[in-house]
Amino acid sequence: MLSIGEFSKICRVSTKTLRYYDEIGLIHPDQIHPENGYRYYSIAQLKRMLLIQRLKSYYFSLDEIKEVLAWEADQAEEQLRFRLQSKRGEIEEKIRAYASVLGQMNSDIGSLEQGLSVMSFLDRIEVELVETRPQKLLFLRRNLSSEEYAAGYGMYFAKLYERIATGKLTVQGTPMTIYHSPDYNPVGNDTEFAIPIKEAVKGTRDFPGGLCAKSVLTGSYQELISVYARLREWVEREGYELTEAPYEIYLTDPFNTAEDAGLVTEVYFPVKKK
Amino acid sequence: MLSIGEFSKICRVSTKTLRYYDEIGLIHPDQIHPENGYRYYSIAQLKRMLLIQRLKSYYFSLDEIKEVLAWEADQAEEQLRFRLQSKRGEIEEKIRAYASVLGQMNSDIGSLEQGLSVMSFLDRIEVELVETRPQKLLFLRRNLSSEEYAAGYGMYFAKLYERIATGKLTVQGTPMTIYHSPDYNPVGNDTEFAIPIKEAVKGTRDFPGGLCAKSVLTGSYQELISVYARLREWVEREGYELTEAPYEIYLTDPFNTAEDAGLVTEVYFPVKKK
DNA sequence: GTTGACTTTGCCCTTAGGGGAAGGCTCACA
DNA sequence: TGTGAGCCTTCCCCTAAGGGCAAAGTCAAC
Repeated sequence: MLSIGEFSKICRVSTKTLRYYDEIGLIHPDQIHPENGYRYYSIAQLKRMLLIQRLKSYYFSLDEIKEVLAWEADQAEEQLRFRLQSKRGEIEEKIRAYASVLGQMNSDIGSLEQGLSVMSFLDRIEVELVETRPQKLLFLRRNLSSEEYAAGYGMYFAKLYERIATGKLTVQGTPMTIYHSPDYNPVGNDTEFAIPIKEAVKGTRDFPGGLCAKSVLTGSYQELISVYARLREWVEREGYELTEAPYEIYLTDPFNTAEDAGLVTEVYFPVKKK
Repeated sequence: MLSIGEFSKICRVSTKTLRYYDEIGLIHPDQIHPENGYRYYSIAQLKRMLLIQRLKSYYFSLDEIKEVLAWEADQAEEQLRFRLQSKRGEIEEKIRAYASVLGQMNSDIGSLEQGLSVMSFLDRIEVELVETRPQKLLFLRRNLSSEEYAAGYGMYFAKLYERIATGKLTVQGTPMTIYHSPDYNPVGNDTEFAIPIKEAVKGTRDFPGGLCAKSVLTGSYQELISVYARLREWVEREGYELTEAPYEIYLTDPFNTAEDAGLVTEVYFPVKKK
């Protein structure tokens, strides 16, 4: 039997960690002295501890590790393989996220090297007042959380284009997204994906034209939030108010535009004078 | 002036977050109503808030962001560029770490697919008792924390090889590392980097031979901790005790071995019968 | 018997806020 | 003039994975 200190040195973890793992039920000492409460570990527990550390190095949370250890022996291997594969996917996703951030940082560093402030693009967002025409939209309306958005975007437009293809409809514009939730809500937003078409068929609706404050964003969607902020500010300062849901029109196809820098997006705020 | 709710919707953050940022001094409302304590933000504060969010998306901590904002205007751009570059390095490092974990996970998934348990390598670590010969070592001894270790390894062996080259010394073995700290200590370990040579010159010492428990590890250093655990266990179970500092001998050069799988490392525990 | 090393529990601390309660404020509507 | 809805305030507790420290009990060696 090993005291907590001895066991901790063999495993190369702190005694604090061992006590914590005991507390949360991840690994209980083999024996606890009934009088003084001293924890004693057996050398056989080393294996479990090493597995815990390995899973931890794979970025499993202690809760997840607990689950993994709970199967133990039964159908453990198959389950563990499944979990490892799923965790591998998570890590690949994290790498993608980091890589994307790197790209944005590089772009900002490039700006700074040219003597431009990082937020200088804010001052370059221009707002103009335009009159839009009524259209017919083939649409899909869903409640989406911000995480679902990236995946949903592709999926719903794919569905719409499929419907256009099967129904032999005539496209009359680039895809757009209409944000019906009046305020941004991280839990879920009432979002409409739409494509302007010529025919009035089932699944289409009339989209009214009218006065809009409009900004054009060229480049990464990262700046979208700034564009919205700028438009809101403009609308208020110029004495207008929002009459309908704001919407975006994607002039370039984000899935066929390799460089973020090539993206062009228009943002419209339907407004009227107060 | 905007109420906290209005400002939060423009920035797309929660009011909770705005109150928290006020509390930690990241962004104070422009005005606070003296009677009811209501916070009012000006539209000019939007820019600061958007910069905060951008830096947050670059994985700056709020403390770091606070520092960045503290310069503001003065030599802000140069400093910000420096910080961005340094943060970029951190993120690249994280990506490297994730990629390395991916490699190890893939290897484990491969084991599982062949029907081997993830920890099965533990049972395959063999321990043998050997008699080693005395040697002369050219050495460098330092106190290293676990983070410094990876970098220090290359640096100190490079220094040793340089000294061998300039002194025209005769190498008589592969590099080794001797761990003088009796217990693993995350803060710092007394570590000796050494290369066996023929000549007795300044900077060398005698390294005694003797009875050792020895294991050979082929593959990633990730398993090293398990090998140490296994050796400790073996030593205790067989009735031996450690007489000197354990050491490792690197039969392959980790910097010239592309695949982790090709690494061969011997681990020695100098022992005597109790 | 003493000393130093080891162990126990308990409490507070970390990040970046989230959730909810209790109470105060304003605004639109009946 | 009352009232209910929505917004605002502060206050307190919660997160994950332990770290740091303190008071008190225990063990092993000298």
